[in-house]
Amino acid sequence: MGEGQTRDVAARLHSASIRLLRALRREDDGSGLSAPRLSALSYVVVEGPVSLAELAEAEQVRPPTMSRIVDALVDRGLVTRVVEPRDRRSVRIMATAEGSQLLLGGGERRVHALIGRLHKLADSERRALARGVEILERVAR
Amino acid sequence: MGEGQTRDVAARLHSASIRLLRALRREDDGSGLSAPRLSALSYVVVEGPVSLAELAEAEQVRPPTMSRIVDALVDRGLVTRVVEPRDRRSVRIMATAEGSQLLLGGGERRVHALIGRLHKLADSERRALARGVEILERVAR
DNA sequence: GCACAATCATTAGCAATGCTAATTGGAGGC
DNA sequence: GCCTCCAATTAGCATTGCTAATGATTGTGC
Repeated sequence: MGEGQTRDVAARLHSASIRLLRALRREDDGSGLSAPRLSALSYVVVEGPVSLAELAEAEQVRPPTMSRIVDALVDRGLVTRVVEPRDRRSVRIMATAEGSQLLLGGGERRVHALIGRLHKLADSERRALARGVEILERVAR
Repeated sequence: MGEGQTRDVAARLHSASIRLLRALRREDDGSGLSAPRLSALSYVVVEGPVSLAELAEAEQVRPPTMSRIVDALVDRGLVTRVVEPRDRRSVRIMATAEGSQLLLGGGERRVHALIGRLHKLADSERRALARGVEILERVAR
Protein backbone atom coordinates (compact mmCIF):
# COMPACT_ATOMS: atom_id res chain seq x y z
CA MET A 1 0.00 0.00 0.00
CA GLY A 2 1.44 3.37 -1.04
CA GLU A 3 2.28 6.29 1.18
CA GLY A 4 -0.56 8.40 -0.12
CA GLN A 5 -3.04 5.62 0.45
CA THR A 6 -1.87 5.17 4.02
CA ARG A 7 -2.36 8.90 4.61
CA ASP A 8 -5.82 8.62 3.12
CA VAL A 9 -6.76 5.78 5.45
CA ALA A 10 -5.40 7.71 8.44
CA ALA A 11 -7.29 10.89 7.61
CA ARG A 12 -10.54 9.04 6.97
CA LEU A 13 -10.20 6.88 10.06
CA HIS A 14 -9.63 9.98 12.13
CA SER A 15 -12.63 11.86 10.87
CA ALA A 16 -14.91 8.83 10.81
CA SER A 17 -14.05 8.15 14.46
CA ILE A 18 -14.88 11.74 15.37
CA ARG A 19 -18.18 11.57 13.54
CA LEU A 20 -19.09 8.24 15.08
CA LEU A 21 -18.46 9.36 18.65
CA ARG A 22 -20.24 12.64 18.03
CA ALA A 23 -23.28 10.84 16.75
CA LEU A 24 -23.27 8.43 19.68
CA ARG A 25 -22.79 11.23 22.17
CA ARG A 26 -26.34 12.34 21.47
CA GLU A 27 -27.45 9.21 23.30
CA ASP A 28 -25.93 10.46 26.52
CA ASP A 29 -28.64 13.01 27.19
CA GLY A 30 -30.91 10.54 28.96
CA SER A 31 -28.31 9.71 31.58
CA GLY A 32 -28.60 13.03 33.38
CA LEU A 33 -24.81 13.25 33.60
CA SER A 34 -22.42 15.57 31.79
CA ALA A 35 -19.88 14.06 29.42
CA PRO A 36 -16.88 14.20 31.80
CA ARG A 37 -18.88 12.66 34.63
CA LEU A 38 -20.32 9.91 32.50
CA SER A 39 -16.91 9.09 31.08
CA ALA A 40 -15.31 8.97 34.51
CA LEU A 41 -18.12 6.81 35.89
CA SER A 42 -17.75 4.49 32.95
CA TYR A 43 -14.05 4.00 33.65
CA VAL A 44 -14.70 3.31 37.32
CA VAL A 45 -17.44 0.80 36.56
CA VAL A 46 -15.38 -1.06 33.98
CA GLU A 47 -11.93 -0.89 35.54
CA GLY A 48 -12.97 -1.60 39.09
CA PRO A 49 -11.54 0.32 42.06
CA VAL A 50 -8.97 2.88 41.00
CA SER A 51 -6.92 5.61 42.61
CA LEU A 52 -7.61 9.23 41.84
CA ALA A 53 -4.32 9.59 40.02
CA GLU A 54 -5.05 6.61 37.80
CA LEU A 55 -8.51 7.89 36.99
CA ALA A 56 -7.20 11.35 36.18
CA GLU A 57 -4.50 9.85 33.96
CA ALA A 58 -6.99 7.64 32.15
CA GLU A 59 -9.35 10.55 31.50
CA GLN A 60 -6.47 12.85 30.52
CA VAL A 61 -7.28 15.38 33.15
CA ARG A 62 -5.32 16.78 36.11
CA PRO A 63 -5.93 15.38 39.58
CA PRO A 64 -7.69 18.47 40.97
CA THR A 65 -10.16 18.40 38.09
CA MET A 66 -10.90 14.73 38.63
CA SER A 67 -11.20 15.22 42.38
CA ARG A 68 -14.12 17.58 41.80
CA ILE A 69 -15.78 15.30 39.28
CA VAL A 70 -15.57 12.48 41.80
CA ASP A 71 -17.10 14.83 44.41
CA ALA A 72 -20.10 15.24 42.15
CA LEU A 73 -20.43 11.49 41.53
CA VAL A 74 -20.17 10.81 45.28
CA ASP A 75 -22.86 13.42 45.94
CA ARG A 76 -25.16 11.53 43.61
CA GLY A 77 -24.32 8.23 45.22
CA LEU A 78 -22.82 6.75 42.06
CA VAL A 79 -19.32 6.08 43.41
CA THR A 80 -17.65 5.89 46.80
CA ARG A 81 -14.29 7.11 48.02
CA VAL A 82 -12.59 4.78 50.46
CA VAL A 83 -9.24 5.50 52.05
CA GLU A 84 -6.73 2.82 51.14
CA PRO A 85 -5.66 1.17 54.42
CA ARG A 86 -2.22 0.25 53.15
CA ASP A 87 -1.40 3.81 52.17
CA ARG A 88 -3.77 6.24 53.80
CA ARG A 89 -2.74 9.04 51.46
CA SER A 90 -4.53 7.47 48.53
CA VAL A 91 -8.14 6.54 47.87
CA ARG A 92 -9.99 3.70 46.20
CA ILE A 93 -12.78 4.96 44.01
CA MET A 94 -15.39 2.36 43.21
CA ALA A 95 -18.84 2.33 41.68
CA THR A 96 -21.90 1.81 43.86
CA ALA A 97 -24.66 -0.55 42.76
CA GLU A 98 -26.58 2.51 41.64
CA GLY A 99 -23.62 3.74 39.63
CA SER A 100 -23.18 0.43 37.85
CA GLN A 101 -26.87 0.23 37.18
CA LEU A 102 -27.05 3.72 35.73
CA LEU A 103 -24.41 2.73 33.23
CA LEU A 104 -25.00 -0.92 32.49
CA GLY A 105 -28.68 -1.17 33.39
CA GLY A 106 -29.16 1.98 31.38
CA GLY A 107 -28.54 -0.35 28.48
CA GLU A 108 -25.23 1.23 27.59
CA ARG A 109 -27.14 3.61 25.38
CA ARG A 110 -24.23 4.36 23.10
CA VAL A 111 -23.44 0.74 22.36
CA HIS A 112 -27.12 0.05 21.88
CA ALA A 113 -27.42 2.87 19.36
CA LEU A 114 -24.34 1.58 17.58
CA ILE A 115 -25.81 -1.92 17.35
CA GLY A 116 -28.80 -0.37 15.62
CA ARG A 117 -26.50 1.16 13.05
CA LEU A 118 -24.63 -2.08 12.49
CA HIS A 119 -27.87 -3.89 11.79
CA LYS A 120 -28.25 -1.87 8.62
CA LEU A 121 -25.11 -3.44 7.18
CA ALA A 122 -24.91 -6.55 5.08
CA ASP A 123 -23.55 -9.54 6.91
CA SER A 124 -20.37 -9.55 4.85
CA GLU A 125 -19.83 -5.91 5.72
CA ARG A 126 -20.27 -6.58 9.42
CA ARG A 127 -17.66 -9.27 9.12
CA ALA A 128 -15.23 -6.97 7.32
CA LEU A 129 -15.86 -4.29 9.93
CA ALA A 130 -15.23 -6.81 12.70
CA ARG A 131 -11.88 -7.59 11.14
CA GLY A 132 -11.12 -3.87 10.87
CA VAL A 133 -12.01 -3.38 14.53
CA GLU A 134 -9.54 -6.04 15.58
CA ILE A 135 -6.81 -4.16 13.79
CA LEU A 136 -8.05 -0.84 15.08
CA GLU A 137 -7.71 -2.15 18.60
CA ARG A 138 -4.02 -2.69 18.03
CA VAL A 139 -3.60 0.71 16.41
CA ALA A 140 -5.36 2.43 19.30
CA ARG A 141 -3.44 0.58 21.98
CA MET B 1 -23.34 -12.94 12.25
CA GLY B 2 -25.10 -13.55 15.55
CA GLU B 3 -26.66 -10.98 17.80
CA GLY B 4 -24.02 -11.42 20.47
CA GLN B 5 -21.23 -11.02 17.96
CA THR B 6 -22.76 -7.82 16.65
CA ARG B 7 -22.92 -6.47 20.20
CA ASP B 8 -19.30 -7.44 20.66
CA VAL B 9 -18.24 -5.58 17.53
CA ALA B 10 -20.23 -2.53 18.62
CA ALA B 11 -18.76 -2.44 22.11
CA ARG B 12 -15.22 -2.91 20.86
CA LEU B 13 -15.59 -0.38 18.06
CA HIS B 14 -16.89 2.12 20.57
CA SER B 15 -14.08 1.71 23.03
CA ALA B 16 -11.37 1.45 20.38
CA SER B 17 -12.58 4.73 18.87
CA ILE B 18 -12.42 6.39 22.26
CA ARG B 19 -8.93 5.12 22.90
CA LEU B 20 -7.73 6.11 19.45
CA LEU B 21 -8.95 9.70 19.74
CA ARG B 22 -7.61 9.98 23.26
CA ALA B 23 -4.20 8.85 22.16
CA LEU B 24 -4.22 11.25 19.21
CA ARG B 25 -5.44 14.11 21.37
CA ARG B 26 -2.06 14.20 23.04
CA GLU B 27 -0.70 15.57 19.78
CA ASP B 28 -2.79 18.69 20.16
CA ASP B 29 -0.63 20.20 22.87
CA GLY B 30 1.79 21.83 20.47
CA SER B 31 -0.92 23.87 18.78
CA GLY B 32 -1.37 26.27 21.70
CA LEU B 33 -5.14 26.00 21.33
CA SER B 34 -7.68 24.33 23.61
CA ALA B 35 -9.60 21.35 22.28
CA PRO B 36 -12.84 23.22 21.47
CA ARG B 37 -10.96 26.00 19.68
CA LEU B 38 -8.81 23.62 17.68
CA SER B 39 -11.82 21.57 16.70
CA ALA B 40 -13.79 24.62 15.62
CA LEU B 41 -10.84 25.98 13.65
CA SER B 42 -10.43 22.62 11.97
CA TYR B 43 -14.05 22.65 10.81
CA VAL B 44 -13.73 26.20 9.48
CA VAL B 45 -10.53 25.41 7.60
CA VAL B 46 -11.91 22.24 6.05
CA GLU B 47 -15.50 23.26 5.38
CA GLY B 48 -14.76 26.73 4.12
CA PRO B 49 -16.85 29.76 5.15
CA VAL B 50 -19.69 28.82 7.44
CA SER B 51 -22.37 30.56 9.45
CA LEU B 52 -22.23 30.60 13.20
CA ALA B 53 -25.28 28.37 13.45
CA GLU B 54 -23.77 25.77 11.14
CA LEU B 55 -20.52 25.76 13.06
CA ALA B 56 -22.31 25.42 16.38
CA GLU B 57 -24.42 22.58 15.01
CA ALA B 58 -21.37 20.79 13.62
CA GLU B 59 -19.52 21.08 16.91
CA GLN B 60 -22.60 20.11 18.92
CA VAL B 61 -22.59 23.27 20.92
CA ARG B 62 -25.11 26.09 21.36
CA PRO B 63 -24.69 29.29 19.37
CA PRO B 64 -23.67 31.48 22.33
CA THR B 65 -20.90 29.06 23.23
CA MET B 66 -19.60 29.03 19.68
CA SER B 67 -19.85 32.79 19.41
CA ARG B 68 -17.36 33.10 22.25
CA ILE B 69 -15.02 30.50 20.81
CA VAL B 70 -15.04 32.40 17.53
CA ASP B 71 -14.27 35.58 19.50
CA ALA B 72 -11.12 33.93 20.80
CA LEU B 73 -10.09 32.70 17.35
CA VAL B 74 -10.67 36.16 15.88
CA ASP B 75 -8.56 37.69 18.66
CA ARG B 76 -5.71 35.44 17.65
CA GLY B 77 -6.14 36.26 14.00
CA LEU B 78 -6.98 32.69 13.00
CA VAL B 79 -10.45 33.34 11.56
CA THR B 80 -12.45 36.34 10.43
CA ARG B 81 -16.09 37.25 10.87
CA VAL B 82 -17.66 38.94 7.86
CA VAL B 83 -21.26 40.06 7.72
CA GLU B 84 -23.11 38.23 4.99
CA PRO B 85 -24.30 40.90 2.51
CA ARG B 86 -27.29 38.86 1.37
CA ASP B 87 -28.61 38.47 4.90
CA ARG B 88 -27.03 40.95 7.25
CA ARG B 89 -28.23 39.07 10.31
CA SER B 90 -25.77 36.26 9.69
CA VAL B 91 -22.01 36.03 9.44
CA ARG B 92 -19.48 34.18 7.32
CA ILE B 93 -16.70 32.72 9.40
CA MET B 94 -13.60 31.86 7.44
CA ALA B 95 -10.03 30.90 8.22
CA THR B 96 -7.22 33.39 7.73
CA ALA B 97 -3.98 32.31 6.07
CA GLU B 98 -2.51 32.08 9.54
CA GLY B 99 -5.39 29.89 10.72
CA SER B 100 -5.02 27.49 7.81
CA GLN B 101 -1.29 27.35 8.28
CA LEU B 102 -1.54 26.61 11.97
CA LEU B 103 -3.65 23.58 11.14
CA LEU B 104 -2.37 22.29 7.83
CA GLY B 105 1.19 23.64 8.00
CA GLY B 106 1.29 22.22 11.49
CA GLY B 107 1.29 18.92 9.65
CA GLU B 108 -2.13 17.91 10.90
CA ARG B 109 -0.39 16.47 13.89
CA ARG B 110 -3.07 13.96 14.69
CA VAL B 111 -3.19 12.45 11.23
CA HIS B 112 0.57 12.43 11.11
CA ALA B 113 0.74 10.52 14.40
CA LEU B 114 -1.86 8.09 13.13
CA ILE B 115 0.14 7.43 9.97
CA GLY B 116 3.04 6.51 12.19
CA ARG B 117 0.88 3.95 13.92
CA LEU B 118 -0.39 2.52 10.67
CA HIS B 119 3.14 1.99 9.46
CA LYS B 120 3.60 -0.65 12.11
CA LEU B 121 0.92 -2.82 10.51
CA ALA B 122 1.48 -5.49 7.91
CA ASP B 123 0.37 -4.49 4.45
CA SER B 124 -2.50 -6.97 4.49
CA GLU B 125 -3.67 -5.52 7.77
CA ARG B 126 -3.60 -2.00 6.42
CA ARG B 127 -5.73 -3.19 3.53
CA ALA B 128 -8.23 -4.86 5.85
CA LEU B 129 -8.34 -1.72 7.97
CA ALA B 130 -8.91 0.39 4.88
CA ARG B 131 -11.89 -1.78 4.02
CA GLY B 132 -13.17 -1.45 7.58
CA VAL B 133 -12.82 2.33 7.43
CA GLU B 134 -14.98 2.45 4.31
CA ILE B 135 -17.72 0.66 6.18
CA LEU B 136 -17.16 2.73 9.30
CA GLU B 137 -17.72 5.87 7.26
CA ARG B 138 -21.19 4.62 6.37
CA VAL B 139 -21.93 3.65 9.96
CA ALA B 140 -20.85 7.05 11.24
CA ARG B 141 -22.78 9.00 8.63
C1' DG C 1 -45.78 51.15 3.40
C1' DC C 2 -46.06 49.42 8.07
C1' DA C 3 -46.88 46.66 12.04
C1' DC C 4 -45.56 41.94 13.44
C1' DA C 5 -43.72 37.61 13.79
C1' DA C 6 -39.58 34.96 12.74
C1' DT C 7 -34.57 34.41 12.42
C1' DC C 8 -29.41 35.03 13.32
C1' DA C 9 -26.25 36.47 16.31
C1' DT C 10 -24.75 38.41 20.58
C1' DT C 11 -24.96 39.75 25.56
C1' DA C 12 -25.78 38.53 30.44
C1' DG C 13 -25.40 35.54 34.05
C1' DC C 14 -24.75 31.05 36.00
C1' DA C 15 -22.82 26.15 36.64
C1' DA C 16 -19.33 22.90 35.35
C1' DT C 17 -14.69 21.89 33.74
C1' DG C 18 -9.93 22.73 32.98
C1' DC C 19 -5.51 24.55 34.75
C1' DT C 20 -1.42 25.85 38.22
C1' DA C 21 0.05 26.85 42.82
C1' DA C 22 -0.35 26.05 47.54
C1' DT C 23 -1.87 23.17 51.39
C1' DT C 24 -2.93 18.98 54.11
C1' DG C 25 -1.91 14.60 55.79
C1' DG C 26 0.63 10.43 55.62
C1' DA C 27 4.89 7.38 54.33
C1' DG C 28 9.61 6.53 54.50
C1' DG C 29 14.73 7.58 55.02
C1' DC C 30 18.27 8.92 57.97
C1' DG D 1 12.68 13.18 65.69
C1' DC D 2 13.12 15.48 61.49
C1' DC D 3 13.25 15.92 56.73
C1' DT D 4 11.84 14.71 52.21
C1' DC D 5 8.60 12.81 49.13
C1' DC D 6 3.96 11.78 47.66
C1' DA D 7 -1.34 11.49 47.10
C1' DA D 8 -5.07 14.12 47.35
C1' DT D 9 -7.47 18.27 48.17
C1' DT D 10 -8.23 23.33 48.45
C1' DA D 11 -7.92 27.98 46.38
C1' DG D 12 -8.29 30.90 42.70
C1' DC D 13 -8.55 31.78 37.86
C1' DA D 14 -9.74 31.17 32.71
C1' DT D 15 -12.59 28.65 29.56
C1' DT D 16 -16.57 26.22 28.17
C1' DG D 17 -21.23 24.88 28.47
C1' DC D 18 -26.10 26.24 29.21
C1' DT D 19 -30.72 29.22 29.14
C1' DA D 20 -32.93 33.63 28.91
C1' DA D 21 -33.04 38.06 27.14
C1' DT D 22 -31.66 41.64 23.64
C1' DG D 23 -30.43 43.68 19.00
C1' DA D 24 -30.62 43.80 14.41
C1' DT D 25 -32.57 42.30 10.11
C1' DT D 26 -35.75 39.83 7.22
C1' DG D 27 -40.04 38.45 5.57
C1' DT D 28 -45.35 38.51 5.87
C1' DG D 29 -50.03 40.12 6.07
C1' DC D 30 -52.79 43.68 5.21
